[in-house]
Amino acid sequence: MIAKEDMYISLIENIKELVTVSEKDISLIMDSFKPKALAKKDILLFKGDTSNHMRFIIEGCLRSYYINEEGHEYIVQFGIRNWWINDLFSYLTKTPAQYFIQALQPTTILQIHRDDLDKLFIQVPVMERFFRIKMERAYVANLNRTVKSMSETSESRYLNFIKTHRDIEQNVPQYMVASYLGITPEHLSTIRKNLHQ
Amino acid sequence: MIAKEDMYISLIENIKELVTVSEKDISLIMDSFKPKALAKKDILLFKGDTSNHMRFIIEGCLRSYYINEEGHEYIVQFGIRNWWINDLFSYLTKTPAQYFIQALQPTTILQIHRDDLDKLFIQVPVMERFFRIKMERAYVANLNRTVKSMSETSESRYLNFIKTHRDIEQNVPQYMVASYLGITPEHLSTIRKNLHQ
DNA sequence: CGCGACGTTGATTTGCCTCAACGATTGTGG
DNA sequence: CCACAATCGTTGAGGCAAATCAACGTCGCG
Repeated sequence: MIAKEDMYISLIENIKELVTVSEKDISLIMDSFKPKALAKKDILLFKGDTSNHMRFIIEGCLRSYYINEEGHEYIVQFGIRNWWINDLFSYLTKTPAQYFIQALQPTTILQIHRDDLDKLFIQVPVMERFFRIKMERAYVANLNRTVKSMSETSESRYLNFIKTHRDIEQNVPQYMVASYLGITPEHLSTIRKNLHQ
Repeated sequence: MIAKEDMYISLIENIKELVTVSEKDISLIMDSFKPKALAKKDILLFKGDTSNHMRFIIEGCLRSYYINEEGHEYIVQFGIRNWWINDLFSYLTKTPAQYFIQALQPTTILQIHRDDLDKLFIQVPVMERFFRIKMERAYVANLNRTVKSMSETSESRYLNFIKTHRDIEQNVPQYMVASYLGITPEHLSTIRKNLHQ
């Protein structure tokens, strides 16, 4: 459980990492973002619904995932403390979401409605820059994921994942790590066996 | 060959698709972007060099690609008329590029140096919004590529590629399409054979 | 003309999936 | 608080999609 007054600190810190905001800006930002608590397994966004909020994770763990026609699940993204998570295509185009977003642990988020964010962009123009930089980084990170998934073995992708995302690995079952890496749980299991000599 | 006075039209049109700019803004933009011509096979950016420009394609065709330790090539992105292309990570962090960018056809681009773009963001603040929206769309498109590469067969990815990118397919050799799709040229060849009954 | 770049074909190999079975752990209702 | 069920990870057998390797035909260009 996080005290309400503490909750906004990590959001403001996250913004201050990239842009400079005044005290006035901060209070406008705080007024725009609303907290939401989720229990483990709660679905934050259903496929088919429209995503109307940008979401910042205060505490807990979430996943976004895709289910294809055959019913197979593919994990698109994990999110933990201080990450942003969304079905961005749905949010931007106001179309039905392609992905589910689900809490994997008890989770607290701060979210802002699209209408309020549009207002905020006018009141605090530097937020436009903040999201541009966030988008740039997200794009670069994902492009890197694409290239690595083409050029590296599944074993080295797994090793890289546990090296750079130990905090996520500790919060999600192994079969979800496999899904994120694009392999089956059985295959990840044999990879791990081989690694332990 | 494109007349100098015509060259900027497509850039301005590209910007106007997303944001509103005044005549004054337009002339500031035009002053900031410099043309560059490339012959087929010219390398625009070498791995190891730092990317210092944002680049907009007027005419022609380019690819960015990655070479791993074993010497295998992986195509990260194609670019044709009216697309932006860059090694964004290198540009943003001023670090050595991970990718090559090469012309696959005689190509003309307009490019703006980082310093000039930073100035332009101050003179024409709406350009900040322009690039935020571009980044959002690039991120969404690439995330979609990631998910599709996990959840679809190589045949359906190929069919989708030729359906949505026929303009690219006509400008690049088949083995580069295979590389972009994450399969071998031989395998793409057998996919095509099977499709032709 | 001759060479290099490109696409195709087939034989063989391999990385990973599918399917099935089985412990170990966790969680839950009686 | 225990018993049973569900969840999760592991193991192994068998199969398939795609890679590797090698050879060959064709085309365009210097």
